[in-house]
Amino acid sequence: MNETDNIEDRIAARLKARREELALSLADLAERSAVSKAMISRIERREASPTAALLGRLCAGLDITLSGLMAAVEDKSLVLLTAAAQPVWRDPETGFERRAVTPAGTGSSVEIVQATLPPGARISYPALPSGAYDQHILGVSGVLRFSSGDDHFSIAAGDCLHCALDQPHVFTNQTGEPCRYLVIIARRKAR
DNA sequence: AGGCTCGGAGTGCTTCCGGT
DNA sequence: ACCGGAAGCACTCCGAGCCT
Repeated sequence: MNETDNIEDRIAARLKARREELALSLADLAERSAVSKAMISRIERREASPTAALLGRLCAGLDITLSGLMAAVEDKSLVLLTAAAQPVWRDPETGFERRAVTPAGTGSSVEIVQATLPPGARISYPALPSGAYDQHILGVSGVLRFSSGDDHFSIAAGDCLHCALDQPHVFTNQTGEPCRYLVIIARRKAR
């Protein structure tokens, strides 16, 4: 069985389930995410492979993080998630690789993702609902360029940046070497 | 109860655009 | 030139409401 196909099947199923959970029609989600309803329909039926940017917009429209989406498609029976079992998703457009490190189904509000950004690649994400999430970015290897609003940072191995997700943000690798980093996303508790 | 109309939801087809 | 992602338009399907 093809592992990539499998995860994409589950992403498609999870996107549809989340949309139905919110009682949104294709047109509703299209308006919220700025993705056409025809495209959303195709993604849900696995007729199209969404890019990271597109998935980010869909997640924003569904009020979830990309991490939340990925965690939801993991096998909930696993507590110890071995490296071999961790779902890996690759953006067909940029080659950006995303490994969901944290096991699903633990009830934890923290999600950890190991990301690898190829040389020259750029990934942008829209803002998420204000105050719902915050994020730490820990450099592992290479140098990551992170921009949020008017703020720009270079994150090298061992550097750790904290930021909220209530502004559009961009990850860029401006170097000639792959850049690896960890993203730790915490869901803030409702008051 | 059965038939008709209308509107919303989802899908198919076509076109455009950017990258290779 | 070719390919794949994305959007727009038009079509079909289906359920609700209305009329006879």
